[in-house]
Formats: sequence, structure tokens, C-alpha cells
Amino acid sequence: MTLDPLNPPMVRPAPSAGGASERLSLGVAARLSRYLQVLTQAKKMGKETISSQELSDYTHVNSTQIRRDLSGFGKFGKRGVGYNVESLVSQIRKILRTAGQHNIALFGAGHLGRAIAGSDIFADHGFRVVAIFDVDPDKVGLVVGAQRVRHLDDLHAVVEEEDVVVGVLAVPTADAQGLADDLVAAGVKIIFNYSEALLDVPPEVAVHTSSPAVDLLYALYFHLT
Amino acid sequence: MTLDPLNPPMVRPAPSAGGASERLSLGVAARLSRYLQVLTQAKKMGKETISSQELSDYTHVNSTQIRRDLSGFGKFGKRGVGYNVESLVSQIRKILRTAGQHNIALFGAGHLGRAIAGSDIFADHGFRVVAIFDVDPDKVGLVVGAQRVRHLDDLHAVVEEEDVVVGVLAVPTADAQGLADDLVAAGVKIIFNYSEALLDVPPEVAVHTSSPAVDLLYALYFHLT
DNA sequence: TAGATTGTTAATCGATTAACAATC
DNA sequence: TAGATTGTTAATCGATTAACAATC
Repeated sequence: MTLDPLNPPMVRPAPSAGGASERLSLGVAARLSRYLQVLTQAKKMGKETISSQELSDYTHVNSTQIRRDLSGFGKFGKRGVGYNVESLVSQIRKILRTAGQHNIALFGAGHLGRAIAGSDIFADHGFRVVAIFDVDPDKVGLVVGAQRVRHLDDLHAVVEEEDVVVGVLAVPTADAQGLADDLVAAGVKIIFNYSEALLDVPPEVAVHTSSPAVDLLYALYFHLT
Repeated sequence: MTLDPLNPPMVRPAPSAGGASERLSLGVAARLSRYLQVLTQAKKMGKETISSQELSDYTHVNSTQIRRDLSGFGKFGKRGVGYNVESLVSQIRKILRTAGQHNIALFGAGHLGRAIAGSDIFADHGFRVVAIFDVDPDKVGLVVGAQRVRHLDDLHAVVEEEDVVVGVLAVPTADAQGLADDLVAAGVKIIFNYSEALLDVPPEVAVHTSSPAVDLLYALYFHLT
């Protein structure tokens, strides 16, 4: 990336959070999120500092690029030492503007839904499951994780009252599109899809589909060749 | 809204063997895998042809790039019509050299393990769960999906007899590194990690860590800005 | 034919890397 | 100091895109 002042780089230094800066490029935002994952776990394990080389070992992003991604926003590291894990976590959270608490509505109280509700993989990054829904009336009322399973009729009220920003679909493929429609109608703009369905949603809604098999195919290709 | 910039999977490519045919670049292999996911589902839904624009809508990969990725390997499309779904699936499988059957050993018979064993998300792409392991002696012997849960002592024998190429870790974070070590010792070269652990493995072993929270952070960034 | 969509080119943009001075 | 690691530059390589002729 050039530093030509006439051509503002995509990654513009964000002067001490709060100042409006340009939107990050897709690649930078994706990489910063990845660094955050590793840093969060490293912090849990009691690691206090981490070098760009160590981050590279875990993320498979080139270490020069890591330093470059970070130095665009400030001088977070100490030469000869590395980066302070805890402070880097909060710096990146600030850059990504995802420092707060974000509420999730979970759909599906089957095995996958229970696994998600019982995991802290979301909680560690500030996401909280505030409601669990299931279409099966037999499951409504059961307690899963810290939540009682609710009926779909409550969706609109819950989204409004709890400020739900993400809907997670842990349901059979056949049910996914209908629930996506409900979420869109309730005003939720981000859908995380664990089913295999190809969801059709309005352009302003973001869908992320989990695809472990795709990741495996990819890994396999490099293993076989 | 564009969601995924093709999150480069966290995979460590095995060191390239001598010369041989040109290996696909990381990006091309990742994108082809994604096309395969959409095509597989489109095929299930009875779709016979698909245009690069439709593929783009579902993968968020630019349609020109899709045509370019594909045309590098042959003229698979019909102008004015699009691509035949079924034939494109088999062409891409050939390109990725993952057309056969690949055997998986699954670790963890908890909610996540059961969800995986009961899903056809892997089966649709030629991956078959041939064994389930759990460290909990109380779970050994239970039937999950089509498998009886086994004791870890059987690992070496199963890997050899069943030609296991992938180990999937659906276990608590604290157990993941130990099992990764066992898998490496048994000769498995690809590990799919659903825990939060940062796994240390030899360079020839590929680790993919599932990180839904990272994907959500990324989606959230573009939602908020 | 008319409309749609592929295959391909050329230009631009972003990622990657080696190298190294700065400095902890 | 000596060793380590950041921050930064400059050069290269590969990815991405708009545009459009070819053609179904």
C-alpha cells in the first residue's frame, strides 16, 4: 500500500477511537478479526506479549503484513519485545468498533443449538445469546444454557426489547429460509446460517453460511498435492 | 451487502512436493471450494443450470472472477445459458482432486459431536465419519449416528484400517491439544478444530480452526459502518 | 433475430516479500 | 552492549474489475 498523500490509502489511521475514519478494506477487516481470535485465546492462556512472528504462526498471515496492518493505526508494539496482548485486543476492538456487547437470537434447540448455547466461543467476543427459539412446541419452555426456549411468536418483541443484532440459524436446512424471512421482517440485519440452505435475503442483510466441508475440501487439496 | 471476502481459511499448506503439476493458488482453491458448496446445494434443489451472476450472488465473489477461475480449466459454460450444475460439480471436483471418498474420525460425543455426526454437511462432499471417540468412559459404547463411540486406545488401529485422513475435534478446549498430539502420532495430517485452542502441530500437519465469532465480528463491522 | 451470458483483455488495485534502520 | 523485533520502504507478484466481443 502506498503512502502517497494524494491517494489516501484504504487503511486510514484511526486517531484515538471516536474519530470518523474510512471503512477498512475487506481484507484488513478479516485479518484484524483473525488476530483478535488468536489474541483472545493467548490472553486466556496467560500470555502477556506476542510477536508478529507468533501471530503469523497461528494465523498463517505473513508477519510483515501483520506489522503493516497494525502500524497503520498506531505504534502498538515494542521493538525487541512484541505486542502487549491485552492492549492489542482492546486496540483492535476499537478499530473494528465491536468493543461492546452484541445480542444474538439463536434458532434451534437441537444438538447444534445446545452446543452453541453452552459454548463461550461467542461470549468471548462480546456476543451474548439473549433468546433461543424453536418451532417444535415440545421444546418451548425447556431450559437450554441460561435461556428458556421460546415460541416464534415472541420474535418481534424480543428483537425489539433485547436489541438483537444477529440471528443464528441452527436448524434443519428445510426450516432455514422461513426463519430468515422472519428475521428480516423483524429487522435483524445479520444472519449466521449453520444450515446448508442458500438463503435469499434483501441486499441490506448480511448472511454468513458456515461451511466446514468447504474448508475441509480446501485443506484436502493442499494435503493431496 | 458483501459479507465474505473469502475469509482465507486457517490452513497451513503442506510443503510442496517436488515440482509436479502446478498447484492452484490459495485463493483459487478456496473459491473453487465455495463454488462447489453452492453448486451442491443448487443441485439438491433441482437446479439444472446456473449463471456466473447467480453464483456471485451466493458466494459474494465477483462474477467476472468466477468466469475467469473456471475458464482457466476449460470452457464449461454455454453463452447465453450459463453452466450446467451437475457437470460443473464434477469438473470442480476433478480440478480439486477431491472426487473420492474421504474418511473422518470425530472426537467428542457431546452436543457438537452429535450434531456433526447427524448432519449431512460433510457427507454431501464425500466425507464420511467412520469413527467417533470420546475420553469419557461412560460414553464409550453409546451409539451416535451410525457409529458406536470408541475408546481412544483404538485410534491407531482405526486410522490405519479405515484410512482416516481428517480428525475433527468437537471437544472442550482443554482436551484439544492432547488429542491433536494423538492424531499427529497416528499419522493424520489434517485436523479440523472446533475448540478455541491454539493448536501446536508439526509443520506438515494442517489445522483448520472454526471461528464463528470471528466471522460475526467481521460481519458486524460492515453492518456498523 | 434479440437477449443473455460466457470467455478474454487490459488496466488497476491490493497483497506479499525482502531488506533494514530504529529502538527496546 | 547484544539480541530481538518493530515500523517502514520499495519492488514485485497475483487478484480484481470493467468492458466488450463472441456466441449460444
